[in-house]
Amino acid sequence: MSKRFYITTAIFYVNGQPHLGHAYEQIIADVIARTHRSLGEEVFFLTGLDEHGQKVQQAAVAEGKTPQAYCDELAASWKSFARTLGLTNDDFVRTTEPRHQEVVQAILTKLNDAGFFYKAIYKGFYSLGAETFLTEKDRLPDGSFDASWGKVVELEEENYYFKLRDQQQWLIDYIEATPEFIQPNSRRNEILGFLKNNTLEDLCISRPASRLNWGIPIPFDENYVTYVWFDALVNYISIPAAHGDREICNALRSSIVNPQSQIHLWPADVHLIGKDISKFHAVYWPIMLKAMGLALPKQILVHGWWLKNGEKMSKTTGVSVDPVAVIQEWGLDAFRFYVVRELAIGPDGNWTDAGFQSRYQSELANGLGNLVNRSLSMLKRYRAGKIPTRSDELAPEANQAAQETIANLRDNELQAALQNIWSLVFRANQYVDQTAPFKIAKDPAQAARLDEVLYNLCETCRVLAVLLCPFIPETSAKIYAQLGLKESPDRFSEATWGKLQPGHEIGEPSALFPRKDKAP
RNA sequence: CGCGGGGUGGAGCAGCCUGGUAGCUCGUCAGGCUCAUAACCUGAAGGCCGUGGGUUCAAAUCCCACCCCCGCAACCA
Repeated sequence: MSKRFYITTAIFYVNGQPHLGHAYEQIIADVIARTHRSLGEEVFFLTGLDEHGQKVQQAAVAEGKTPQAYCDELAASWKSFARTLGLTNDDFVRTTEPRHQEVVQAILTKLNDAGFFYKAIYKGFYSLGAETFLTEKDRLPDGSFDASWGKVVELEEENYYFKLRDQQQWLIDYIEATPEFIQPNSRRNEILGFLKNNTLEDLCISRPASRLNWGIPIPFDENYVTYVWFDALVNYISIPAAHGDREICNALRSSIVNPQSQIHLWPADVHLIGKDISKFHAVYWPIMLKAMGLALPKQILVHGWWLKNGEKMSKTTGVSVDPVAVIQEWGLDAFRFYVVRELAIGPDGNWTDAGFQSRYQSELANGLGNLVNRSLSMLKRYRAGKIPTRSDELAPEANQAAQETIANLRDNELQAALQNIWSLVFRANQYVDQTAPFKIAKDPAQAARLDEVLYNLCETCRVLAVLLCPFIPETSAKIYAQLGLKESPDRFSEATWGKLQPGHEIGEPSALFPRKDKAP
């Protein structure tokens, strides 16, 4: 069984409704997943939910529900959200599922047997709200703690710890030797700086069940449950294990092997995450994997955050963008297009309604939509919708755009890939102007020339549909339908020039992205 | 001495890793076209790429210093 391209998003903490940030991460992952399918690879795209931890427990209690019932309700809403975004995820993990829990416990057992854990007493100030111990740095000059921490109590607690002391140097060496491991470079530098200038403290991997029981029980000590981050990170391998990934099942020497399946996923090709959780993924997760005897993921790809009108989005201040509302008003593809086109993977971005509308109007409606519409309309009008003899006048430029687009996609340069595609849109619009088919059409003597021009335009539209498929699949399908093609545009091998057959009859042109009157 | 991000024509951004005529979308001005969603195309104006040094034949891009803006309680990608 050949290795599949395996991409994950972070699993989202289930104590709220999905927002722009989640949509952004999932759409980027979906574009990358679709890209690799278009490249002809087998793909496995995983997203899901992190459902354990104190905040979930507290939120459930506050609503008078059991934690499980609380999670079940929200999980339904998150799964629905994934469908709204048009995600092509192959599975959806929930950390409360037995298939996940048994892998977490298998890992804990293995690492404990191998001596990676020790038990120790920790005494300190604990914030109930933040679910974290506070340090001296968090202390105000008068010895108290900021009110924002909520109630702070002094706690003495015995817990299990993961020894990290001896793990620091190999990780530094690995990150330095493997530039693509953490991307973009600014994040890689940040992690390296952190590792070089700090001594890692051992990671506490348990919580006393007496204080928090909404978690996965520690298999070798019934008085404890697993710390949520240890639990959550494991999702990246628990789901492959559930699907029968041999490397993982063998490493864990457990009974979780699924003999029916031999899917080969690990190591992950891309863990896509937000910048706030890079330390967990770039420091703790590699150390956990090495301890288990598993390969490290090939890349941790870190994206930035969206602001709205320059302000940080926040539940409390109400600054937010509702993806579902935008999709309802403008369409799914317009939304997918904007978040990928506007922002490179890495920096923070700024959402403005005006910017969104501007890109919709200029790039989608006036650029792409109008090109397809005018091209097919002319074929319909001048040639009764029949594709003429093949002509290769725009072939070099179309092929070049395709090559550049695919090269950028392979490097996860999604924004640059869209720019490559739009350079072809522009070229085709320019070609209409230069060749003026609407003038030639009036002169019967130039019928052959008109045939050439129309073929080049229609074939360019077809190539564009193929290249756009990972980004805006609904639109790609519409273009193919308007071209009267039964095939699917979801293979880059179809981006080769000259696939439109002479004599083929196209369907009905219609506006892909209707213009919207600007609000007064 | 905190950490991180950023400062590129009027607005929003890309380029910086792998130095070599400064690019994209919008906006402005002039012209062309009429197939098309009043869409499209051409040309022009507008930048000493935050400041000052340095390296180099050559720096937005590499190095040093400085200035300014933003984030660093929680929710949270």
